[in-house]
Amino acid sequence: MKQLAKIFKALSDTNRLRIMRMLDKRSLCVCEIREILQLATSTVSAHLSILKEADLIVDDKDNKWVNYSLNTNSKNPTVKKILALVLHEGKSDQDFQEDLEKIITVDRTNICGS
Amino acid sequence: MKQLAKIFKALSDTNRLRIMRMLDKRSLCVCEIREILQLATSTVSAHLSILKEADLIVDDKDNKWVNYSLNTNSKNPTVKKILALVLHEGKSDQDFQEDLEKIITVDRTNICGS
DNA sequence: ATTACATTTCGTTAGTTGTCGAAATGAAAG
DNA sequence: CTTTCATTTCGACAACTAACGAAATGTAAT
Repeated sequence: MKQLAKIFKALSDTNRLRIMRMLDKRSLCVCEIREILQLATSTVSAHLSILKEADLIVDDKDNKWVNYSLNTNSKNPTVKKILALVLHEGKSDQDFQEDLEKIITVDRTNICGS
Repeated sequence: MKQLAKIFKALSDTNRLRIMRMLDKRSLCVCEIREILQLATSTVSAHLSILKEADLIVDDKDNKWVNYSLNTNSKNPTVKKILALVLHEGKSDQDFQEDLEKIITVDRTNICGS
C-alpha cells in the first residue's frame, strides 16, 4: 500500500487515535495503554504495530518495558503535518481529555501483570 | 464513528485518493471516473458515497449527470487542512500524474453507456 | 540456569470492506 | 407515458480487520 494511504488507515481507528493523543501527553508502555483503553494486551500491541508501521510512533526499550512515543522527528514532512492535525483536533474532544486524566494517575508498576 | 476517524478511513483507500486528486483537476461524473479507474460503476458510486459522507466532496446534479467536486468550501477547518495535504502530496506521485493526463482526453458523451 | 514478567506472535472468530453484476431509481427527451 | 440512460441500491462473495486468549519470545533479577 502507498505510504499516505497507510498513514490514513492507521489513523482511521478510534482506539489508535486515542493512543496517538495519549502519547502526546507522555511516553507509555503497552500495559498502561491497555489499562486506559480496557483492551487485551495483544490487541494494544497490534494497534501499536500498525502505528509504528505507518511511521507515526517509535518504540524504545527501557528495562523490561517498551516505551512508545510519537515520532515527532520523522523525516517525512507529511507525518509531521498529520501529527499536528491529529493532536490539535484532540484538544476539543471531551473523550480524549478523559483519557489524559487517567494517564496522570496510571502507574505501570502497579497495573502491569494484574 | 467520530468524524476525524471517518475522514481518515475515507482516505485510506488508494482508489479514493486517486479520485480526490482527479477532482482537484476538475469536476467529474461517475462514468468518467469509472473509465479512468477501470472499476464497475457501482464500485465508483460507493467510493464517492464514502468520500461525500466524510464531507470531503460534494455533488451537483447537472442535466442527466451528477458532477462531483472537492468540498473546498467546507466549514470544517480540518477538512480544509487535509484537502491541502492530500493534494500537495499528489504532485510528487507519478501514478496520479498519469490519471490527470487521462482526465484531459476523457469525454462523458462518448464513454458513458458504453 | 531458572524464574518472573512485559511484550509479541499465533490461531480463531465476528464483523467490515472492496468489488462485481443485476435490479431499482430518477429525470430528461421523445 | 414510455423510453433512455446516468446513477444508486441490493445481494453476493472474497479479502481484510479488530478483537480475544494462549503460546512463544526476550530480558532482567533471583
